[in-house]
Amino acid sequence: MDKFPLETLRHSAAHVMAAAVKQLFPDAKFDIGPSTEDGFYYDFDMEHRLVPEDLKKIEKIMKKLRGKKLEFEKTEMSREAAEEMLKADGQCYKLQRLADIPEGDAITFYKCGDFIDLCRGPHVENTSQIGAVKLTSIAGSYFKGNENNPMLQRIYGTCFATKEELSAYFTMIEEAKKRDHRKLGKELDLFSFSDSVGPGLVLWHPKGAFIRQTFEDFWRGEHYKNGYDQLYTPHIGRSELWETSGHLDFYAEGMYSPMEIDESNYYAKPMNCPFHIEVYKSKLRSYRELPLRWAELGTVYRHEKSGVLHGLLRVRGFTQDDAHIICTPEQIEDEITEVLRFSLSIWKAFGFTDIKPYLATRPEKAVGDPARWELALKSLEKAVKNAGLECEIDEGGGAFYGPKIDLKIKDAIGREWQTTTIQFDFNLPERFDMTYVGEDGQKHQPFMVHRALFGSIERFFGILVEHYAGAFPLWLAPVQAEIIPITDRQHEMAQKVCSELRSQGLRVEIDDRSTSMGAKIKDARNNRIQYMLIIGDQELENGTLSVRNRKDGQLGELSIKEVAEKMLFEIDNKLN
RNA sequence: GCCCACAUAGCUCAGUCGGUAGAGCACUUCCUUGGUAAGGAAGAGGUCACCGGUUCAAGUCCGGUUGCGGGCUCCA
Repeated sequence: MDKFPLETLRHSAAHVMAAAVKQLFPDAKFDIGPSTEDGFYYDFDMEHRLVPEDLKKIEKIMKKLRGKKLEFEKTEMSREAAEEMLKADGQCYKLQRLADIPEGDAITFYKCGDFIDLCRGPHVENTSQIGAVKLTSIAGSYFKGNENNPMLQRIYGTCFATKEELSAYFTMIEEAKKRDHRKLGKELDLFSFSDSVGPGLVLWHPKGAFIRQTFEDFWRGEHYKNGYDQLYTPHIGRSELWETSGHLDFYAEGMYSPMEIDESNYYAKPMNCPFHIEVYKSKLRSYRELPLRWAELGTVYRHEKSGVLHGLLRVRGFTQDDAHIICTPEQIEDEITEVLRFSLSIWKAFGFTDIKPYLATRPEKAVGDPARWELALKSLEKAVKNAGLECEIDEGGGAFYGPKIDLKIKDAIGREWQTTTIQFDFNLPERFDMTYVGEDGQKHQPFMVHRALFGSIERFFGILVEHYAGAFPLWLAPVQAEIIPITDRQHEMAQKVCSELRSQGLRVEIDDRSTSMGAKIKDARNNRIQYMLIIGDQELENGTLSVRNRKDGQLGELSIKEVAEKMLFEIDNKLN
């Protein structure tokens, strides 16, 4: 079954799909059909606008082609011959792809039935070997990913060696759908959006706000423990500030339009940095003060393009868990090591332990002294090493203003999310003329590092909902236990238990509706409430609680004291 | 911003050929007082996203707008 790598199966499947499309729509002009992380696609341009029913038709033809066991035949030809053939067929996109093939490289075609395609290969031997295939969706995509180019039609599909693997893939997709934070956000009444407020602007409902506040408190506490001070800065600032920072030159289309007040233009902030820099510049700084570590849960507004908004994962108003570290060259290595260690410890508290760093180095166009880039890069590499991690290096992938490390974390079902970022900045200290007085009495430019652990609170919250599938651990849960009296006779005791547990800081509610116990249990489960404390006549008599846990099921009769201890232990240790 | 699809009750959705609106859940009231995943009955709830067009008649057909979704692009 492993005769061919998955990429080969998928790429070959893309060819077979293209062949089927060609049969159905002879005027189709083809671009390319690569394999992807979970399948393949092929891009076409043609008169007909694809509709979902077309996928079924195409699949049907693919099945026939597969049954014919058509061989993939490779032919090499000269550039001229290739050009001539593609021209004759009107394949304008293929011609451009051909032109991109470097001089001297072999030009190969693969033929499969009536369909011949410019392609490097490799392929399976014949169409019967492409594995289990399913076409999944139709999308638009720009030729060569450039929005100035024509938009092509894309068909996505997926392909696995066996039917079992294919169906396991769809099971995974179903699981991801069940966890979708947009769906759970509605079901659990955590947050919403409103047309009247505007797209990408989040309304936090009481339960969502509670969870947010709880992890923000945790975040604040950990920052104080780890040597950070916290700032508050305004949401708007004068245009002069954004001219100095360069945002109005480089980032204007990402900013909300200015509002004019007293003949000045004010912009909503897309970033917090300039404000932190102004705090730095509020007085003359000495090397003795450094390092400075200033953190802020700073809410920023960015005019993200309408098509990119996505639940909480991509919004227009969001809160960065931002911090800036300002230090001397001698301090930089320790500082970076410490930031990375701190970040990993925070992720651990939420049950994320599979973490991978990506290091991005100096791009061709860059500002700042190369020697300082060198030192910065060294400190990033050292930090990764000190943390005992392996990192992938994106050569030249840094921003023009400095190198960076991004972390990708793996969630409960193995999906990766890009979160923490640690970025050097050689641009803003220069633009704002940030200095400190060194031991030598001379002015020096400090190192400045931006870092965000969660990235955006909104995005992190969305990831968290999906990671936990809405079942938040006890320390984050807005309601930690539901008291369920079976009849009215237990209401008085329920009240007593409730106030006793609340006095110990536990978040407890009573379900005193006059409905069946079964219905109350069902609702508590649907609301992902971890503890159900059931009181009937028997418990009333014994002064106990019948305890049921979301994870472990029935735990039997416990005293109020035992329940409180058990819950408090779980909360204190942040058990996930 | 671009391509494609979608928008009906708080939620999930049905609505045939164009003939004036439906279900389940949730909600309110009443009955029911129960033992670990839905007790029963009744009631209320809609400018069918918005604007315009075609038609005797539009939830349904056509055009536009907004929003949402799958992608592309973007994320100095």
